[in-house]
Amino acid sequence: MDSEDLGRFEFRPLYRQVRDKLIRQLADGVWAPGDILPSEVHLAAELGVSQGTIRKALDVLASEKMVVRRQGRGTFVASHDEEHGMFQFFKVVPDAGPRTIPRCVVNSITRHRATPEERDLLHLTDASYVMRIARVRWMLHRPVIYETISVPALLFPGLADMNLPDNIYGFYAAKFSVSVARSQERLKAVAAGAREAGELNVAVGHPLLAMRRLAYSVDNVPVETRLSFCLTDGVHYLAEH
Amino acid sequence: MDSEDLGRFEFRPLYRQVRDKLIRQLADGVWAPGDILPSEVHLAAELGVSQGTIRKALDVLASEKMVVRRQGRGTFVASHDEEHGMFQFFKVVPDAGPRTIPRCVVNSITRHRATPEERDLLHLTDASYVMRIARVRWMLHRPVIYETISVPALLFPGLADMNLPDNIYGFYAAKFSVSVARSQERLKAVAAGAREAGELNVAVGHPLLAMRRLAYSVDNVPVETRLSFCLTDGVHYLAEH
DNA sequence: TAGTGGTCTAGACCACGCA
DNA sequence: GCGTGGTCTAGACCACTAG
Repeated sequence: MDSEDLGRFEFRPLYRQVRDKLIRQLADGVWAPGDILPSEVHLAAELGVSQGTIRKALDVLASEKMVVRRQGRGTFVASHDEEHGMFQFFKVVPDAGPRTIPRCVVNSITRHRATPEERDLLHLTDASYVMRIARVRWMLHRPVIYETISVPALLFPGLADMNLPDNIYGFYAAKFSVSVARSQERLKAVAAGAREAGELNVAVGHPLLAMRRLAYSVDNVPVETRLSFCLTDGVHYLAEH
Repeated sequence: MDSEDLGRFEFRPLYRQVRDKLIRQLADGVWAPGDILPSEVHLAAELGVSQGTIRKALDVLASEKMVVRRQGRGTFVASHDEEHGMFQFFKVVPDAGPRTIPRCVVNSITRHRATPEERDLLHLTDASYVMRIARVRWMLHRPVIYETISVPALLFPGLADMNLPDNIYGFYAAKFSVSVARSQERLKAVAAGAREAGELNVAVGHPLLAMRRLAYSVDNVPVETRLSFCLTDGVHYLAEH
C-alpha cells in the first residue's frame, strides 16, 4: 500500500495504516451501517498486504466496535441502530426489567454563542456558535432525564429545523456524517434546581444524578457535550469495569 | 500441550487453553505481582505450541489486564499496586488536579449472617456468613466516601483481625488469593440518612452519590459487594465508554 | 460445495531496553 | 550485542454459513 513516506520519522505499523484507511472510508460513508465489507482476501489483494495484516486491522476495528465479524459470513459495518449500539452510551437502566429505549420530548433547539465551558470542552474558538437541544427523556411512563445537548453549529447545519429521533447518535451519523465512537461522563449527586424540578416533576432540592458527557468522533474530536439531570427513582446508572 | 480430551464435544482453541492454564497459574500465585513471566519463546517450548499461539494467549491476558507487556523487556504480572491497577475500579476523582489514592479509616470489621440481598449478589446459601467492613475514605483532607463492604466469610478467614491497607484488592490477592478481575457498579443519587450524614459531616438530606458495586474474581465468581455513599463535592465519578 | 472468518504454524525482520 | 516483544508474511487446516 502507499507508504505515505516519512517512514523514518513517524513509524506506523502497516496494520495501523490499514485500520486508519478503513476508518476514514467508514467515516466517509463508503459503506453504510450493516453493509458487508470486502473479504479479507479481497482487501489484502486490493491493498497489497498479506491477509494476516488485514486480519489484524479488522480485529482492531472490531475491538473498537466499528465493525462486527461473523464467522462464515463476513465482516460488517457496525450499525448503531442495533440494540447493541443503542446502549453503548446510554447507561441509565430500570432497576428491574429489561433495558428500554427512552422516549424523548424536545423542548427547544436554539443557536447561541458558545459559553467558555463549551468552548473548552468542544475545542472551539471565541466566535464559535453551538446548537443547544433541551429535551426530556421518559422511561417507565415518567420523565426521568432533563438534559441540554450542545454541538458545534458548524458541524450540524440545518439542525434547528429537523425532527430528532430517540436515537440521536444514529441521526448524527446519518444526517451529518458525525460518528460518535466513545464518550466520557462525569457524575455527581446534586440537589434539583427550579428548572430541573419543574421538568422532572419533583420538589426543589430533590437529589438528582447530574451527568456531564463529552462525546468524541472516530477521529477523536469532541463533537458533543451534554448536561443531564436524572431522577434515579426506579432506574440507576450502570457502569462496568 | 495436554489436549484435555473431549476435543469433540467442547472445542476450545489452543490459545484459549494456554490462556486458561496461565490464568490458573496466575491465580495460584505461581508468579507474584510485578514478576516477569517466561519469555514467549520459552513458554512456547515449554508448552509445545508455536510462539504465535503463546503470543495470542498473552495478548488476551494483556487485554484482560492480567499481564503487562513491555517491548524489549518482557511480560509482567499486572501488579494491582501500580497506579494503573489501583484506579481500575476506583472511579472517584478530583474535579481538578491529579488522581489521588484515598486514605481509608476502618470503623469496624464484623461477622454477620448474610442478608437476602447479600446472598443474592454473592451467590450464597441461607446459612452463609459474611464479613462486613465499614470504613470512611478521605480525599482532599475531607471524608468523601462512607461505605460498607461485604465478602463471603469462608473466602476470607481471619480477616477480622487484620489491618487493611488503602488498596484492598491488592490485599485480597496477597492474603487470600482472591483476584478481582472486573466489577459492576449501579449508581443513584440519594438523600443522606442520619448515618451517612454523620460520617461525612453533612446535613441529613444532602444529595449523595450511592454506589452499589459487585466485584468478580478471575473465575467470574462474585467475591465482594459494597455500598458506598459519596459526597460529590470537589470530586466526581468518571465513566468512560 | 464454495467462500468466509478463525486458528495455528514457522520464519523473517524491526524496535526497544539493557548490559 | 543480545534478548525481548512487535510486525509482517505465507500457507495450512478448521468451523461456520449459505446456496
